[in-house]
Amino acid sequence: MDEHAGTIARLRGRGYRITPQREAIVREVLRTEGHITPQDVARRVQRRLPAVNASTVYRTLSMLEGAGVLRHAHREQGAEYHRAEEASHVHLTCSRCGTEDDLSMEEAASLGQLIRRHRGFQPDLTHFAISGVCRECAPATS
Amino acid sequence: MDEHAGTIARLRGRGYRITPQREAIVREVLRTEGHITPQDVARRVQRRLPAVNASTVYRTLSMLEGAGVLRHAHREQGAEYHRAEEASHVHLTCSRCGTEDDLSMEEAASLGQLIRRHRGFQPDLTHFAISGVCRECAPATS
DNA sequence: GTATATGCAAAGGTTTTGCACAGCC
DNA sequence: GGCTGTGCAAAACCTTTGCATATAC
Repeated sequence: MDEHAGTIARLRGRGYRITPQREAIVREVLRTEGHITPQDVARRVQRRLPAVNASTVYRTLSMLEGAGVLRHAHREQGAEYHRAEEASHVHLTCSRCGTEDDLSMEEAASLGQLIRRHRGFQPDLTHFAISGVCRECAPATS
Repeated sequence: MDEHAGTIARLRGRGYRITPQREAIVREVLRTEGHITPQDVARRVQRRLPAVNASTVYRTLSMLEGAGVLRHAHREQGAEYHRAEEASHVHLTCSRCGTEDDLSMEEAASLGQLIRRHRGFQPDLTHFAISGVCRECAPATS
């Protein structure tokens, strides 16, 4: 009974059919720390199940997002998926060197409150990355 | 002497050649309040200059960003361009109804400081939109 | 006149879709 | 067995690129 079996059982219980492809995709994404592109999911899954088609990957990721298992976020390169429970940090991306850093939700909490005060808008700061320049790339260290 | 002539003169002064296509594209984007997709630029410009090719639009938008006239931002749909001076507010997009609201840079200033404290990361809060749920779509009004 | 910009066409990459077949329950 | 999921192939998009031609300066 591994750590992902629960998620799979839950999906089956909700009426989703668990095929070898789906199981492989679910495990691959759940195993991933942070985010992963649909293409990377396809590449990795195909290492074990070579026949898995890209369209199956897209359809499955979409299904998993609908089921609440995954979520997607937007970064400079495009969309990426991550575990739903991991929607717990804000992505910071340096526009110069590409380095990525995170902001914990604790640190981001007051940030969210600030926005929430603006006409009751409830932000999901995890959905879009925040672009900027990291300390190393900053023009003046002043 | 209209309001965009200055920008065009400045471009010419910097060695950029001002073709009818470029002028039409510049005017179209500068006239736009908020953001506009490359495709919309193409569609609108083609109303007056039907022969303008999409590749010219992409190349010109890219040139204009390099020249500091425009900037691009990322929203749910994809990339969009806006006037550089208008990079002065944060985009808030409701993930349910799609309504867009803005946060002035004054309101966002303390938000930026908060992030800046995190390892010296200097955020550009205008580059990515911030997703969330607006007051009207909020589940509970509590 | 010359360097630069454009149009065209083609390629590139990602994502979606229709349809017949396979396979989970 | 029936309905759902998959593979395949094609299409749909959006964006980029190479190259010959046109044109701004």
